[in-house]
Amino acid sequence: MPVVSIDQVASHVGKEITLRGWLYNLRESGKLIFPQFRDGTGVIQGVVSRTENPDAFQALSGLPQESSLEVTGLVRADARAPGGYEMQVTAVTIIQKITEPYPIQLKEHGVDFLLENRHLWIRTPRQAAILRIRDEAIFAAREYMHKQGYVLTDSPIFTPSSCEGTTNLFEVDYMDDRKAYLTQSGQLYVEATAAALGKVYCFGPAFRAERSKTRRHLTEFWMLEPEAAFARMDDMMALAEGLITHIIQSAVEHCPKELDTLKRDVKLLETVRPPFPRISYDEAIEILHKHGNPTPWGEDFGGDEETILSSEHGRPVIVHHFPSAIKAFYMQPDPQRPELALGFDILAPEGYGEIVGGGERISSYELLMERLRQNDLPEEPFRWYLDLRRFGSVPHSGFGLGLERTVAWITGAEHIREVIPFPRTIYRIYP
RNA sequence: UGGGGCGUGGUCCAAUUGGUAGGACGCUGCACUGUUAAUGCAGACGGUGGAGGUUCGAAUCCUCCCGCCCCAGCCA
Repeated sequence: MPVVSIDQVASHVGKEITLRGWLYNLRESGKLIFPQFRDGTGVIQGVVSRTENPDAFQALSGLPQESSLEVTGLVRADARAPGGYEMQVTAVTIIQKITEPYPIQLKEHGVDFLLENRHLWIRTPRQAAILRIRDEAIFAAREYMHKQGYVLTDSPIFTPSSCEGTTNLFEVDYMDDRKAYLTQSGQLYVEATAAALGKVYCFGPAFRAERSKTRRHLTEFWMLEPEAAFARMDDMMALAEGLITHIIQSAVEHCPKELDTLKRDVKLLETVRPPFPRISYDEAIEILHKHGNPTPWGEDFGGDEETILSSEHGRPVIVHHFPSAIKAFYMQPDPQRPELALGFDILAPEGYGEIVGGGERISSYELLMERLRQNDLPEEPFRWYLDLRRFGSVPHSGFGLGLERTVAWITGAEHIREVIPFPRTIYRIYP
């Protein structure tokens, strides 16, 4: 008997197949029972009649949710079945019968309980759909970068110092009484590989000990960070635009079932096409003032400001030319207006916040030294980074794309913790 | 790091503001040949986050502690 996954049953109508998986739910109705099976690719309803198949009926009758099993039966199209297909079960092999109540019910649960049982929560259709979309997003992102000629050069996770200041770093014991820090960004290292290979990117986890407790923050999140020699800010805005569009459209194209499971309004994603609106920081301040938001020039934007700026467009919005004072030390100043940095942020629609931050990096040795001193950063750990400005320095630019915020936006997730298999937040490191 | 909020059976919630802590789900059993988080009936188990205090009496009021949630800041 061929073993078929549930997402393939449509092409096996009228045939007898075997499914391997778990009992998702069981509805009993007298001499008929309707077990629902799941195998990770989907859920299908079975039908078993006591009179026609007493052995299978007895095996499934009263079987607790999430017991593991192998079932064989005839696939039929039936409008009465959820999903349109069902299996008329002929044979059942129980692999493990659960002997205690399964913790996750098909009812409502609180956030704390679900996170405490994250290892089981991910078995539910909604969570499984989110994780599949996450996979699609990662695949699409790497595919796009590869096709654009970018080489994956991953940055180290242990680092000797910080990228953007010494606070918010996780310190760990290294060898022989030395200290190391978990990376908060791979950017500095891709600047080095960009000088070696031209167009590069890294993709991996970043760690921030920020005591943030919002729905947009994790202490461990994944970031994709391109860096290109000779690229300017405009090049990076175009790359980010193309990358985001490709990720979104790949998800729309390849994950319709998952988006449907999540009841996501796909129209809000289909409209995501280039070009994205580009707003300078100066213009953004004007827009905010028109909307009665009093943010003075020189201040950074918060959630409210981001929502105002992104609300008018069905696409992400690019804000560029921020004041240098509110951006990282390595940002190249605008030659026309040195008080501005050649940096940009991309704000996702629907309040999902900043998903990209990037810009052009300082290429001058002298200016970089000056900025290190201004920010009270030690010179020694940055010696290698300064070398990049001593040996064939060129203009170069890059950005960081936050994977979880992007996936949260695609899936319409209420909280970013739903879009990573095992979220790490300020108060939770279990399971 | 500030501001606000919440902790009641395994889970999700109630308790008329200080007066006998209940219900639903889940679990067990029975009934039911088209269920859609099935339904109906019956049954069993089981709880006020912790420590003090006020009071004749505390889930309820006070103090401290613990856990969690939301918002802001910071950022992706």
